[in-house]
Amino acid sequence: MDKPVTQTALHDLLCFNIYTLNRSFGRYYQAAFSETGLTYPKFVILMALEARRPMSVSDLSGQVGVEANTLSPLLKKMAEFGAITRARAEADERRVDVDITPMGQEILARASEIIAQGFDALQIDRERMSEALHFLNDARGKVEAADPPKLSFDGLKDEP
Amino acid sequence: MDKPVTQTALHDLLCFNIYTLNRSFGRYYQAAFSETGLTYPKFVILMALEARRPMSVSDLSGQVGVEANTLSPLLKKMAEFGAITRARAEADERRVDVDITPMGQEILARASEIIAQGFDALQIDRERMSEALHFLNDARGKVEAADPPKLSFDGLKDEP
DNA sequence: TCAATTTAAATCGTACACGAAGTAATCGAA
DNA sequence: TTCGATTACTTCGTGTACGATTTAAATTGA
Repeated sequence: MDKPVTQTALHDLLCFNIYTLNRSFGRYYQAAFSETGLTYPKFVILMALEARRPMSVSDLSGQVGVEANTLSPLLKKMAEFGAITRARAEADERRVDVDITPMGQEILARASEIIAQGFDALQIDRERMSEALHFLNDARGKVEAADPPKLSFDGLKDEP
Repeated sequence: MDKPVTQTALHDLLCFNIYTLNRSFGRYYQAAFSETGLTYPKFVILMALEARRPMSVSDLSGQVGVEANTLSPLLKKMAEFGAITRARAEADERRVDVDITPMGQEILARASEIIAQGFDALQIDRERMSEALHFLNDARGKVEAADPPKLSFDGLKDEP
């Protein structure tokens, strides 16, 4: 008695398409930035800081959607390089205020130009992209709000 | 003399939305799979193998869009666990044929069910998703085919 | 034929990214 | 007050993911 299986192919899964495209972008930016020490995550951090500054680590975490423990070592390296500054907030010593430096702004400006230039070359339809962005944002909200069902391997070897 | 800057916000960038949503999915699946040893990349590998088997490491690499050097250690662990098998191809000793085991199929079946169930709960509009998937696929093709402009930091400190 | 190239995997070094645990500062209720 | 939460950040361990390099096997061309 075969159960009717709806064979969902990898290509029909939203998560897989996202997973795949994300790494395509990753390789693309790695190639674009390879000569400099810049990486895509660092670029994103600079973008976020340019828009609102200074910001605490947790604010930044919220803006870029990356956990604070991932940011910490990244910010440390960026500060050593001179692209940002980090300073304990006076009002609340637990906080660390992060800000972009002129050098960071210069890096960001050049990177943004490259990105914009590269994006133009892709010839992506603005209208369709706009729709897609809305959809992706909706999806993100839902995924983040969701309580995922839990997988278990109970009785994997021998079904009762 | 300010140059007219088209302030592109992070949220308008396709790459950023993808980057962000990808990690939302990552956390989602990590929560869903945490009790088992399964991870999202491993799940994807099992999916790909179920669809076509056996496959060489490089075929698999093409199917899942992950470099072979990333797959190698992953496949090794999965084989040790018993979810897949690896064997040198007789016809061409350079190749390693990877195949899913009955245990791997059982794991995949359970994971697929969880995924489908979780996806249903998200209440995502199928029509919009279908359009988005087409767009994302187009975009991926373009990104992969593109020759990224190269960033450089020449004269970062002192402009000529 | 057999050396020179090409190809398939694996190994190596580096960079995110996460959850869990740790530390220090602030808050809050008794 | 004051001491037990709570909060902000950091540290730690593990798991992808990549490019570059290495190793071994096949292919090719002189």
